[in-house]
Amino acid sequence: MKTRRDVFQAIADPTRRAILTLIALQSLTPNAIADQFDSSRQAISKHIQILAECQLVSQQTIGREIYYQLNPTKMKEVSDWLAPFQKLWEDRYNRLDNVLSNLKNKENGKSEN
Amino acid sequence: MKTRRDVFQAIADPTRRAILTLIALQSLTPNAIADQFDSSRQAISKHIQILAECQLVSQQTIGREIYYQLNPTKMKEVSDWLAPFQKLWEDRYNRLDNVLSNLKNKENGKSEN
DNA sequence: TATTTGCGCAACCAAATAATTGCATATATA
DNA sequence: TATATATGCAATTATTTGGTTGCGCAAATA
Repeated sequence: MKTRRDVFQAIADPTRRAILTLIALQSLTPNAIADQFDSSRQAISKHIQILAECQLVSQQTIGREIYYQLNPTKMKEVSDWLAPFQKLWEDRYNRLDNVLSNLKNKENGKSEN
Repeated sequence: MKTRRDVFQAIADPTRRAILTLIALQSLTPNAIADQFDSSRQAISKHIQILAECQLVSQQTIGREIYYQLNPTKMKEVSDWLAPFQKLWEDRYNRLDNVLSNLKNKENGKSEN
């Protein structure tokens, strides 16, 4: 198994994103989490495992219950990857348009489709 | 095909993230993009298609070449999802710890594993 | 102690994904 | 016009994924 288990792959699934949102408010057990979804306990448990593997959640055992909590630090990794792009969507006059204009100028008079 | 094609799923793949980084600097053709990777042109082309499907990139045809450019606005969607979590990783005294402490207090004297 | 509950683990299955190969089409170029 | 180039599209395949079912174990409860 290669099992590329990184943060980006983990948050690709909508159920897992919902789980993260859910436990951001408070730590919950697998059963408590599963109650919030239509999926089975085992299905949710697998999602939690994936989140745990890439350290998006941590766990704390109390008796026979396991409370899963969000690890916000790991969430930050996604934000860090996005940061360089941020100025692009903030700046309406970004340079991407200019690059394309230049390319079109080079083609000037050749084809106009 | 169900084909859940959203931004989160699109950026889950490391090659696609690399493509986004690449074209953030300047618009490029599929061949120019493929040159930067070990993957075949078709493989890259498929990744570009996926990025285009969820509007992370837009295209502009010039002659027989197609220039793909980043659509930063769509990137922002990921950032928007992350925003609510931001204060959690910025605040070292976040309330998640408190929630867990409360749960442990309820269990006080019962089990201590 | 006997039973119920909470949970993880392993096997299995259908669907989705990533990549390859081959082909078609439109635009350049000789 | 004939050929080369840039690209998309379709079919195929191996791998990954998300989910189910069944089991076992430890902790709580009757």
